[in-house]
Amino acid sequence: MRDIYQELHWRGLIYQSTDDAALPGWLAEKPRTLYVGFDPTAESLHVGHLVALMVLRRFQQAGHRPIALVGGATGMIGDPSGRSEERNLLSVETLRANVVAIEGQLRRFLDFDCGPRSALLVNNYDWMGQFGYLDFLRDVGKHFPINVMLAKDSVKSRLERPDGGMSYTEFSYMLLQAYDFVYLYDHYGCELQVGGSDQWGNITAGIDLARRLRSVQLFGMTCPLLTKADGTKMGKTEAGAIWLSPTRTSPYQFYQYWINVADEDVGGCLRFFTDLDAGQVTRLLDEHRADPGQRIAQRRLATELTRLVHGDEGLAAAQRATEIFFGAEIRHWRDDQLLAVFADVPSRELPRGRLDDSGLALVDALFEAGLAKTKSEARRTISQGGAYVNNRRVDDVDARLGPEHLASQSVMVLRAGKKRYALLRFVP
RNA sequence: GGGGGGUUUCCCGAGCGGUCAAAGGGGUCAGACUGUAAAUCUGAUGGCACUGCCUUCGCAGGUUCGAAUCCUGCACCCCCCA
Repeated sequence: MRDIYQELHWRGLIYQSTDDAALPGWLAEKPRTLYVGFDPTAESLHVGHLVALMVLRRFQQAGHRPIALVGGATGMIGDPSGRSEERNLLSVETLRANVVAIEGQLRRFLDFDCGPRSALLVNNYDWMGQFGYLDFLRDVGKHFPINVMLAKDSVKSRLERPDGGMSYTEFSYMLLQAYDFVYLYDHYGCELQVGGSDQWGNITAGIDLARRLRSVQLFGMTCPLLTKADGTKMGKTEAGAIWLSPTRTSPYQFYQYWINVADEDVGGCLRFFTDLDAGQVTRLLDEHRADPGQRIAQRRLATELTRLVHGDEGLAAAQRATEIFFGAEIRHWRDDQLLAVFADVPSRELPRGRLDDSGLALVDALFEAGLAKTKSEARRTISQGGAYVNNRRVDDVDARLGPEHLASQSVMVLRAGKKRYALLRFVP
């Protein structure tokens, strides 16, 4: 059994714990069972969830038993933690679909078949679903002093807002999560809960409840929020969150996100998100500093993470796409290869006939493909040297395109500027 | 209720009878440089059938050969006095 505490510590993954002094020894003593909860607020987890997920994974690798909890019940309520406004409730059907999707994603990170430390996947709806309201108030609610609840950051910060306020429903959230912890202790001997730093209040609520109901001392630990050097959140782009689901964030986009991580942030990311050990990370960063242009560290980060999240095929597709997006002329491809690589790129179908006779004006092609909002803009792009057909620059404003410009049987790859791509598919 | 100021192209903001598709800045787009970074530099930036034509300067009319610019009415905004 590896020293998980030491491991998490050097990786910078411990933000707060309920007992810094006792925890290392307690973990070293014997395999423990711990859990992390994920509420099904969307059909996919995103990079923000990745930190806790990786922690869970590391615990398992170190010989402990992880439980991934999907919040089928808590997701119905909505966690107020870290939120400035009341959540909208999700429909039951949406939740059910989200639970299934998220369970599938969790399976990639944990080993569910490795003997006593095999991971468990649980859904708190299974025990909360039939818990009667009166019973819950008597058995659980009775142990929550309102004054303590009101003092929690998640509640206090909301109530202090001028436009603030919070429904009774959200206020009750912490009771549910607290009870989860007790339930998992009862049924699986789970004694440690891990979560993001915004989960501290909910975690300690569970520890308090366990002390009152079972007279046991459970443990809690939170992970830091990984922020970028520029102060913004890691895992967000202007376009939104980076998701783990390939349908929401393609493997290529996912890979690119990590390739583009700033130099200042790449070390932290390697520690947080990869299994590389301290020596490997140090060596990689040294290498990177020697020749930053190579982006050695970012490449490694992107490779490791994309493989973990999207598998070998996903990684291969992302790398293939990367070569092409930043590579030379595209010709002699097959439709299916091209469409796979450019899966993220907007495409438009046009009748094959447009290529006949005098062909299709490049101006019109850029316009039809959506790379220019007007034909004037298309003309401008071309005359300024920003238009490319199959990655080959065309600067003749009057250029016309014929069948010889197809990159594959029916596809033409257009580009405006450095990286705005669009496909035109010529169909009968 | 009385007096004054304003409404300009994606945004801010100049223009106050022709040389105005309208200065300047921001943003955006392209190019160069570069590490698929940051910064910087250059160019472009109403539309189209693009050496020309059409549409824009709160809205509707009017004066004039000609209006974003002058006049009338309307709408909205701001300030001062009551």
